Amino acid sequence: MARPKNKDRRSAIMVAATRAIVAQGLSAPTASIAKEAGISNGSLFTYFETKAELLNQLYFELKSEMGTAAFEGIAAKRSLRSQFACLWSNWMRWAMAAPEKRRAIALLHVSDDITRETRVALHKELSPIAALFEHARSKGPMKNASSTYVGEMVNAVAETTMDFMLQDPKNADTHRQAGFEALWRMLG
Amino acid sequence: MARPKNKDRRSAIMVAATRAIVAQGLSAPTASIAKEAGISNGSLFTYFETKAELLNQLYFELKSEMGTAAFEGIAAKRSLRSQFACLWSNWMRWAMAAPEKRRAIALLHVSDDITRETRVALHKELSPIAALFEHARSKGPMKNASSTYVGEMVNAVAETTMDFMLQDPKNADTHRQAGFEALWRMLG
Amino acid sequence: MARPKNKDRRSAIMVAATRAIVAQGLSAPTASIAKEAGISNGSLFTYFETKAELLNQLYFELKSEMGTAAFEGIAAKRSLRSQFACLWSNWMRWAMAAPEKRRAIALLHVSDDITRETRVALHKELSPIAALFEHARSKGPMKNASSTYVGEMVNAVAETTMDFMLQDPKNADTHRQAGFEALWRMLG
Amino acid sequence: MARPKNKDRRSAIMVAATRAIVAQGLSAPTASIAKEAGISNGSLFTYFETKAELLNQLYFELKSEMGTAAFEGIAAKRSLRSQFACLWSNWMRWAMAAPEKRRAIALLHVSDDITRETRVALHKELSPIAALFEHARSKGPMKNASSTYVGEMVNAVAETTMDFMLQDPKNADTHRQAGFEALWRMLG
DNA sequence: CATGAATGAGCGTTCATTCAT
DNA sequence: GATGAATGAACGCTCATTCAT
Repeated sequence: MARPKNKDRRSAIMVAATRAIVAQGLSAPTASIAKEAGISNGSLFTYFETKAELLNQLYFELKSEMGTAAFEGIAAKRSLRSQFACLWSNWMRWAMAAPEKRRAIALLHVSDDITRETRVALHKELSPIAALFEHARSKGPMKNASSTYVGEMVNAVAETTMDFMLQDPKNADTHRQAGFEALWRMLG
Repeated sequence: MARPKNKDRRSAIMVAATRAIVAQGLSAPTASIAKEAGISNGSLFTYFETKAELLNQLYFELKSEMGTAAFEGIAAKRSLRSQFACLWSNWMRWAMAAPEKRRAIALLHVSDDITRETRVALHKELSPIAALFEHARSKGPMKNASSTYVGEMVNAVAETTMDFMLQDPKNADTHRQAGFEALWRMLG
Repeated sequence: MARPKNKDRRSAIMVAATRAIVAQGLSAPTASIAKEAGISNGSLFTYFETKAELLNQLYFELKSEMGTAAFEGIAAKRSLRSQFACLWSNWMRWAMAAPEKRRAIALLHVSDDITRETRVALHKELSPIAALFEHARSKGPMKNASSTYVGEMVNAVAETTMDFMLQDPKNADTHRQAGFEALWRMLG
Repeated sequence: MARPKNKDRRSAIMVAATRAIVAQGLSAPTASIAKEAGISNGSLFTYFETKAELLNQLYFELKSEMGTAAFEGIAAKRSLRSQFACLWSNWMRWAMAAPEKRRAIALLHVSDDITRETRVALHKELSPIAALFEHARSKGPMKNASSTYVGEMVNAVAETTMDFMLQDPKNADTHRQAGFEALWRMLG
């Protein structure tokens, strides 16, 4: 029923999984995740039926969190550009503040274990952001492109920018701005 | 030298590995790669010392091939824009013609088994393309960004476009053009 | 602690390993040891991290046991000769009673997997016996030889004697006595 | 028919096997022996049908050689003691001069691959030495022991002494003499 | 519900031996 | 005969998952 008794323990597993995946890759053993979470290996399976289930839920939560963080305060902005600027700034700030989560998302993104259902559910969850992209698209030079294409394009530019900010934190600001300007030029 | 190490067999392994990785992920067993290649499991190791070695060589070859294909005929073009247009068109054509290779590259790109050496060697191998990006960067609005950042940005846009072209082949042309225009706006 | 690591099971593995090694040599597969012990192949590794670890612990335990058995009741003896006679008699009795253990010790003795640490630890464990040899040495014609040399000499004579007793049990007594007399002449 | 065309090559394999076994243990791969011998891995099997066959022949040759070396010049000696002294001195000299062969013999001695046939054949080959032991036995305190027992006892004492001489070459002479005296006391 | 030992399929790799050249 | 690539059984070990306590 996916309704575990102990919420803290569940989220301890999530945190542990993030750390373990970043440190050891997606093949991090469940036993090592459990150890990191301070529980026994068997207990992990009372919270998540399978490892794949854990990965899917982790991906969903991390990406939702990232989306929520990115969307903060957008509503108050007037112009599309300032909305995007706000989104971009939130997004990059989150990535810099939570580099492990960011890296885990990147790894999970390409995992075979992440189901189509999870991806679809995430899409729904992040629809306010998609709506923003959609708005931009419909008014700009990409008006004939599909909306998910625009979304993935924004995402790709963002991911690339994050990687560079994290790799080279001294010039993080430069990268952030360059990324935003590039994106804006692209969208139009 | 009786029964010399067979170039066909080596490349049969490469093809088989590509197929197996696309079908089963990076964790595709070496035995399954061997079977797909029509050789015994042990034979694989006369061609590649370890699985990691195979993956590295495969990544190098696939990406080199992609780069070479993309670069075809660029030299004849005059303007920067027509060089990029040519590159883009070659690149997308290759991706559509070899979707498995394309997918394998994407998977290998994030593998822990791919060493820094391989990535560096590839960078060298693909330096003509990097030079093209560098040229574009230095003349446009991204002149203050790092050259690898521009390169990764181009790559990200290309990857995203390929994914959409492959997912939705009917509108492949639309996506290709939209991608190119977006890229060109970005670079500028 | 549910289902605590089971001492019986551990010793079942030891017994099984002894049997398997005697039957198949040191290259006896861990799977075959596990089967003999009535557990699954994977379970073996909850008791011993590696096969080498198992072999080391087995060697240590078998040889300690042999030493303890050999040393039994020595303290009560007065003369050096009667101490040696007691040691010898215990030793040979143990070998006849546990021929598999004896054979396993002989095989393990020459294994590359047995570490220096194990050999040193055994030396410590068996130091009372070494002290006895040392005592004999210092008073006899071998007073100028090294103490470990004398120890190994005694060991060699004992091993040889055991082999003959086991090969030819009918004349075991004759061999035992001949061995002791030979040893005593040697030590002097 | 065990009559290989090329005697040099055969003995090159023997030498290589000795070296490889000393360096890597009895599990030294046949490929590594072949490489050491400067031939291809497949060629090894035109000289020896199986690895076990190679090991048996190697054991036979090494031990025969050792025996022959040890027996040199014995006939000229009069007294039993001087015969033994000569044997001992030859034996130890050979061991010091050919420590690898010595070590290989020790390893092969305990190998499961060495057949009873080989051991019997060696016994025959070394019968002159056995006769010497037999002579000593029949006149001394071990007159009631079996003749092979005496032989093995001598062997054990010799092996132990060699090990110490090789381990501690500075005191090799001391060990050699101590060993001989101990042996002589034992025999008689 | 927590624990951690038990399970056993599965993996990458090795290596004695065979065989095409 | 020599070569070295090909073979495939075998091995030690891992790990997601189960289950007795």
